[in-house]
Amino acid sequence: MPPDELRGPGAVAVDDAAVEWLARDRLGFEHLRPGQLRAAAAAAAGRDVLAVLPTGGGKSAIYELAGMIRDGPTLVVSPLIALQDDQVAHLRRAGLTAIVLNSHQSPREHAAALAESCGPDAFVFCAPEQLSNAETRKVLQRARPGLFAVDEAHLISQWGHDFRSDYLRLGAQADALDVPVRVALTATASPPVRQEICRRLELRDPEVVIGDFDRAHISLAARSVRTEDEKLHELALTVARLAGAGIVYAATHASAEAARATLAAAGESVTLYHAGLSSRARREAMSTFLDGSARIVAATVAFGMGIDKADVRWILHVDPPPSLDAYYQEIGRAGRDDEAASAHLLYRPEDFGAAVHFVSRGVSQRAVERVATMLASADHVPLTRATTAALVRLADLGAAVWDAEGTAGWSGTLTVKAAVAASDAETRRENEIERSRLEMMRRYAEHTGCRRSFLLSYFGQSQPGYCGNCDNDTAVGAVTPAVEPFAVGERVVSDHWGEGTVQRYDGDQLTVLFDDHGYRDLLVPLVVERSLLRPA
DNA sequence: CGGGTCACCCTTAAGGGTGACCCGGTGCCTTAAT
Repeated sequence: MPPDELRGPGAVAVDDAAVEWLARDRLGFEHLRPGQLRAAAAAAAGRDVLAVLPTGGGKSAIYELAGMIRDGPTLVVSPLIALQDDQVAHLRRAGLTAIVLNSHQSPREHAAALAESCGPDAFVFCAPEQLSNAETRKVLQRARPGLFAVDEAHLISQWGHDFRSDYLRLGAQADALDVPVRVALTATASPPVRQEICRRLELRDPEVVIGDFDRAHISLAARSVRTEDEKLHELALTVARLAGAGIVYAATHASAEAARATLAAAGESVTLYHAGLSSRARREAMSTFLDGSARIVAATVAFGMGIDKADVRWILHVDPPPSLDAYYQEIGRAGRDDEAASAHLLYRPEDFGAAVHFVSRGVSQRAVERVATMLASADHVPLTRATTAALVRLADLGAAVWDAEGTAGWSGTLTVKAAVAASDAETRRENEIERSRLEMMRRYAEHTGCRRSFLLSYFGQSQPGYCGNCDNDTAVGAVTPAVEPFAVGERVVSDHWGEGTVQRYDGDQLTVLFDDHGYRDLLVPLVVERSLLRPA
């Protein structure tokens, strides 16, 4: 069936076979996975979609297929300019119109690209910041886009709050552009992150597609050391035993450099990558790792997204990331070729204390107060880096409202003082939740049972309890608790913590994710004896 | 939260101890100066 017959605003029913035909004939995908097909068909039929697909590539197939079928241009929000170039190349190879909008273009190039983006079949890639430009938004709105896709959508939660706050405004931007269908795509999102994506993008009754999180061919191990010296010693010993290409992840520039120096002294070919290096040094580090002339790269989180190397054999962390979401994402860069790979974590107990710095979320209270005062006295508040996060916070609290122009006004439902107090409470709530996420990372590190089952249950996937491919499973089997008073996934209420969802059992411990307080561990015997929880 | 740095303290006057202070990760974009 030719694609043209699929078109039209009334295309509510979209035939799976037609989507598969497009995938094979136009894009060269021999087989679509069931999740990809379901997500693409739903978006093509006009439904919002959240797709969390950890394994295999092909998330791009979802917006590519839906975009081809839907009327009007497709807008794809993509975090890094370096990624956009690859995404465009894929579509152009398929003979489709794909363009980018970014600051690397001269004003003339930008204007030309913007004009071209109005074509009904165009795929337009840009970072969220581009949409904050009113002129750009106006042109795109006139082009009547048919699909708004957000790639790497977990960044809404990961970056929006304190780093690139334009990520928090994507829902409002999609409103302003009047795009009928929204698609959020990511490889990694635990249940609370999924919720935040849906809320921030204002997805309406989305089709939610969750893939299989298990990557059974990646072995898991963690080891505690007492000092930094011991850690570096252990690093050299471990790496000497590991074959093939690997990434050493560190939390800071200094820690990455120390890892590089240790491995170099041990005779390894190792390069260094972090955002403190010149762009030339970064390019060289990247290419020596990709072409294999350096076996190892020691890096911070700057090294990651869009790394196209299928045969990374191992990932070794010398510092714990601030959450299991981040950890899972980073170890997922190993074994893309589905051959055996391994993930190793080296940590000192006090590393988790230092990591608190990376999780405290910061909408500055001072900025909130300043912006609230300006709004309340009807002053114009420019949308800058400093004000955006504060405006989003005030809008979240109901103290401010966005208008159609994408600017904010004072709602009058709260006083400035009340809004500032509410914002302060919200910051404390967020920080409590972030700390509990870090606490789950620590629990993973110190876990004595099956690490895979711990990791999988964190992502809401039922666990076998024993994987046989993690360090702990070689010694002991999992102990099933005699009593499980609530099912995993069940909603419960506690007088102390409010409502939450049961996450997992581990021996006689029960982990609940409370909506307002994050992850909490409870002892099953106490829960039973004192009726600490009841069904919600 | 924890580490590194630095001023300042003591004193078998050269070097070690102490406490205050600061810093730590991701990348868009714009604009000004070469």
